[in-house]
Amino acid sequence: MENAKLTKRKKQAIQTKQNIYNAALALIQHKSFDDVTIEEISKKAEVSVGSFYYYFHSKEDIYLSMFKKLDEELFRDFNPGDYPQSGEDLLITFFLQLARSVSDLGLNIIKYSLFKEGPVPYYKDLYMSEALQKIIKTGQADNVFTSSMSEDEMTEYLFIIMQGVMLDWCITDEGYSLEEKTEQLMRRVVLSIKY
Amino acid sequence: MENAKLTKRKKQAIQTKQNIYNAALALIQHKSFDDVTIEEISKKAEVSVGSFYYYFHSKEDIYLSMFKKLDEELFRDFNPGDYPQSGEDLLITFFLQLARSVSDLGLNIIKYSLFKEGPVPYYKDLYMSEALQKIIKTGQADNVFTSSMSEDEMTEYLFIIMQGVMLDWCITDEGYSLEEKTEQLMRRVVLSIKY
Amino acid sequence: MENAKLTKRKKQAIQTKQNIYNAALALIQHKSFDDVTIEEISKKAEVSVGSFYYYFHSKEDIYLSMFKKLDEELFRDFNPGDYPQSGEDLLITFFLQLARSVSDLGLNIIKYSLFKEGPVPYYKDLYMSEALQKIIKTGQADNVFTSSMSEDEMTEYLFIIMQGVMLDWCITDEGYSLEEKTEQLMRRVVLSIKY
Amino acid sequence: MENAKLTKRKKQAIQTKQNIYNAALALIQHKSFDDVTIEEISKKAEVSVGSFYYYFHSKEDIYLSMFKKLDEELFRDFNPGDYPQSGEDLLITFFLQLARSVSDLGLNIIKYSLFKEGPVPYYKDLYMSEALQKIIKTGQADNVFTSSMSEDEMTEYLFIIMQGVMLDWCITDEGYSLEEKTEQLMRRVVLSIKY
DNA sequence: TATGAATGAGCGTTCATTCAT
DNA sequence: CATGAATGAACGCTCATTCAT
Repeated sequence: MENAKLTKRKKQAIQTKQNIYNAALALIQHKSFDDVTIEEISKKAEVSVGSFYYYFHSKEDIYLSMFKKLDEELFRDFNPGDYPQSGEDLLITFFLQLARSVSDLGLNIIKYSLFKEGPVPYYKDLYMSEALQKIIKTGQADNVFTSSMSEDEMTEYLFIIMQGVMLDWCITDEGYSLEEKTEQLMRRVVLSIKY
Repeated sequence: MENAKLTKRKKQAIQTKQNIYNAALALIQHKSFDDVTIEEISKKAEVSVGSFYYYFHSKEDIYLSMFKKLDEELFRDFNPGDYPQSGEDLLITFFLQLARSVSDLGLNIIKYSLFKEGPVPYYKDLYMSEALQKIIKTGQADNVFTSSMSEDEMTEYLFIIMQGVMLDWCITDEGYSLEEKTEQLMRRVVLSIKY
Repeated sequence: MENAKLTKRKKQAIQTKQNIYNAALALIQHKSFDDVTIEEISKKAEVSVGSFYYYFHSKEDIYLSMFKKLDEELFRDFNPGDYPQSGEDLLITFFLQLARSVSDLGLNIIKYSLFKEGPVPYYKDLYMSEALQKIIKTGQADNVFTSSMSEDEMTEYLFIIMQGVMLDWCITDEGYSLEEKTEQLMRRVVLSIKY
Repeated sequence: MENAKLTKRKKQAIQTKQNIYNAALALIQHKSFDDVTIEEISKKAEVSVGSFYYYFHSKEDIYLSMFKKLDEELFRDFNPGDYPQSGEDLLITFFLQLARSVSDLGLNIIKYSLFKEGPVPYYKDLYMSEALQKIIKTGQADNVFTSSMSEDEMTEYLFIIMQGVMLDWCITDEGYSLEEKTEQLMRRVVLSIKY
């Protein structure tokens, strides 16, 4: 019934916020987040600067939104059982999915997220982290992955490496397919955690 | 005899440049390179802003100095034969040395280096890259490392992962010993490239 | 009804821009445009530096505004038929009008305009140029001016000389009445283009 | 006997000053005087900045040197009797010579000279002014030029116009031959001062 | 909700000039 | 005569944020 209650005004507000969000997202494809100004975003979204600040507390705020949205949309409902594969293949699938969405989001938001001063949502607090842990847990239970590392350790281990891959992709300015490179490297890495 | 000819003035000049360099280095320990201003550096070095620019062409210039100095000092004359170990142990030694100097230099210069727009000395152009390649070559020749990857591929593979480690250390704001983590992770990674 | 709709805020904004403009104009009376700083202008206009840049894109921008305003206001709607005189007298009237407004604007803006590097609105692109050409055309048609020069040539010829007059006035630092000198010289110059 | 007395040192000093002068002259061909720095001049002359200031009191100083040198070399010893022509043709010759040397000197020094704040050597104080006056005097005596203007007035009149020509040539960035334009315009102007 | 005018601290860089050596 | 290290005030411009309307 809640939806029904949405007044026209309320709907408009949601749309406006979405417009701002989309404008920011679009702009960030082509330049670093630091180089995108509020004015620019507002202009592209066809709203005033004041409106921007009505919907987002600060520049930081919209960045956080982007980052978390990525995480939530992709991994909040991640459930290993939903996938046909398991073990190594599921792991690769997971990282490919991550690679794909990072590709879509563009490197700039990732760049920024990785190197912000101040409170950055660290991967350990993200849904994706939880998802990865589930895969590992299952893998270890099935004796596919070694048990010489704890779940936590292995999660961290893999994330650190995945970050290295994304970083390299960023530095080389998207010079190659992130997905391909991810698959190639991760296949190799898996060798080090096999049972 | 040339060194003997260094006049007092010339010596003073060298000292001044060094002072500026040191001041910059010290400041960068505590905040990001972007947040360090020329005025700040100059004040700490007890010289004028003009002097800063007399010795360094730009802000970019002093950053490049720092970065290249690290690379040159550590790895220009790197020769696997100089070390008692070989194969896996030498590899670990190499990365530990890198970790140690990165720790010394501070994370901020690394942060900045990893994410500069524009011409960044990418690891492939660095002495350290050359050094690593030598280790791998020798290791492959000795049948310690697998030959299912080329030298180049393996160098890239390892660097990407090492960057992941450094990045994690940066993000968590030096929350642990980079050296320990490096050893721990790299020992594991080696499993994936063993013969 | 649109004008009536000007809110108080909008009016205030227009006033602010005008204040900045006036402040710049006032300052430029006493020193060269290069020597007038944005801070100075802003202070005199009792606004912040940011406001200056809100209304004018750059220092160049406000200069262009001044220059074009002069040209537009005086000569956009210039029509020889509007004046009782013709031929020589109209020509003199034209140059006197130019001299008068240049006097008003002050020599510094003229100085600057004459010697800017980069895109300067050259007199050939100005309304005043068009106006002069009309006078000449009419004069030639009436056999008042010689036809041994084309319209274009004569326009250029006269403008070059007029520029010489303004330049002299600038160099001697407004040491005499520009209008008087203009009349005196131009009366003489006319002898060289008579029929 | 004085020349014989010139010690080697003295000679060297003169040479050094000349080198600096030449360096400045060369640099000014390609950019405005304001954009030429003392350091640049010194480097090109292969002397130290300190040496520059030993030979020239200031940046202003070397500019004045250039300007006066032009005037002195060309017109100090100007004597109408040395030329075969007279009247109108001599006048044209005079302006052509001026145009030629201005062309050689480059527009930048002219630009700067015309628009300096502060003490500029005004044409009335220059040898070239004297030279022109002689031409006019003779021309008037020979009833070639009108006597309805005084010598002084006519000198000023012609100089003002000539300045206009140079100015136009500067503004259009040397877009045409100064000499050709000078001849063309001055031939026309002469019509206005004929007897 | 929405606007957009207004803020102002802050930054990297330049360069003529000085002066101890 | 010659050097070149050192100075430091000055400038144009940016932009996240605020707040009266």
